[in-house]
Amino acid sequence: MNIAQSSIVKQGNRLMASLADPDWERWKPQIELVHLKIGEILFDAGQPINHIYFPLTAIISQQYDFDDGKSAEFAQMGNEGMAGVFIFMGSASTSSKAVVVASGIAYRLPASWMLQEFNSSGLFRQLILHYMQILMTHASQLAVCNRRHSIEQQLSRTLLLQLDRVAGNDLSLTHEVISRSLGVRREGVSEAAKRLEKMGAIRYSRGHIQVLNRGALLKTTCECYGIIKREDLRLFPVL
Amino acid sequence: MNIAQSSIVKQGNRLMASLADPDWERWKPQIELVHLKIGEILFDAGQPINHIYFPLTAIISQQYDFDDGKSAEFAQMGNEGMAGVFIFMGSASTSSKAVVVASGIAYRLPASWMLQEFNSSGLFRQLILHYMQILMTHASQLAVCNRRHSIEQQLSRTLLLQLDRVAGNDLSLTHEVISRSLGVRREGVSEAAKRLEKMGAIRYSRGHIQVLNRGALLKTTCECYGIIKREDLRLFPVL
DNA sequence: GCGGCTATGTGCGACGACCAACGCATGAGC
DNA sequence: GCTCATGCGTTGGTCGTCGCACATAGCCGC
Repeated sequence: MNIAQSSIVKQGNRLMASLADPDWERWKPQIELVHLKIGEILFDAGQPINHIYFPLTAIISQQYDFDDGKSAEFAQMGNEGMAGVFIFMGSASTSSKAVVVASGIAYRLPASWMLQEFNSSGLFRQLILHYMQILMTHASQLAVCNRRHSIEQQLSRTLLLQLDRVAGNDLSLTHEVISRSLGVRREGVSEAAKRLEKMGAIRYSRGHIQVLNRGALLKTTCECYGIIKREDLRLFPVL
Repeated sequence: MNIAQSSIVKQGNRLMASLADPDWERWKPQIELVHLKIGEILFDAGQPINHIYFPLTAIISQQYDFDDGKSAEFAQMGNEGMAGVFIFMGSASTSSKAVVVASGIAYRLPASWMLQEFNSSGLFRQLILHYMQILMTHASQLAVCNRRHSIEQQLSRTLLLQLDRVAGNDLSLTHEVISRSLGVRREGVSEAAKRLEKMGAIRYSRGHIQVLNRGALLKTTCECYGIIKREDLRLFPVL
């Protein structure tokens, strides 16, 4: 066991924290601590998924790239979940990519080994199925949100969801990164951000966003944030 | 065994057709044949899911209702799949509703019984997991499609997906029903439909749409149709 | 402390979808 | 054969977002 592994604890990620102790002991030797840098692509569209990632401080976005170079996100994974859950559905790849939108650390495990665990441990399987439901809610809510809500509402939603994953009120995001997640123009994000700043909800500069008034964001955003959070808490009430 | 049950065959639904014979024999006594009428709500948001539906000729849409009375769809289920898959993810309900968008027949089974099957039969579980991946692809692709593509493109996509589920070229849909699925105004659908009619792709009148030129629809629609179909064929190659 | 890069600000025309309010036509039921 | 609900057509004005082009501002490295 090397230095990195000796410091591995399961509390940093909610899914891992929900594991039973015997399961966890079996996992530990398989775990690798990795640093993920913003912009890094963990698995690309059509490529095999070789590792499963459990973020601690990193945040990962599942996005689809359009033919014209634009992109849009349909799910985001932080310390409450994992990236690569698709392998359990029996497919080695997907038509979307997983890209890092917030630098930080994550644990990673071999996909093939995880698949064995999924098939042999009923408890872990139940955990994953719950998480699939959350992802499903996330994706479907984004589908309807994309249809009907303004950039300003969606920006607020994004900020709130990211805020829930970190300690403190500071986020490291550029308007550009957000625009690729939301699937809109960078200018659109800048304009919405300026309005949020004017109402005193946030302050930002060159890739850093500080949330000053979370309540104002809640008032601005659409019902979608609440729905995603409610489903999340319903399925993992213990966080 | 009553008359309805004696006529039950597994070929009418792709998921059922993929079952092993021993599984199927166990299923048969549980199956009930039901007629579903357009507009009928199979399970509403927040309500328990008591039955699982396997459509033969009916088509079911999974939709979310907004606070303002509007709605939007994130998945659709026909003879290639099932409605109610969420119970396997460990939740008795969802934040969305399942509504019939094409009248027809379906088989239905008790949710509790299905859950037992899921936990005891590895083969069936694998089937369901594959299907979850398809639904996931559907939902996520709709998320990004809603963001970037025109009503005309999305109408074409909807028509193509429905066409793949029925024999012949006739669909029974009003502009109103489509608009609730797409999450747009009825007038928007009418205008797009008129354009498709002018280019000779379809002909329609009072709740009936006849597809005259499938190729024209393929040219009009966005990449999303192809992506959904490709994923579908990849995971269920034998249809 | 000077380029050069990256992040954000700004303006403007174009377009698609919105909302509201009608008018018209078809066909099912009596 | 008439009625009336239903499905669709049309218009005009408004709003949000897009696309593009370019202007500034903070930060890094040399």
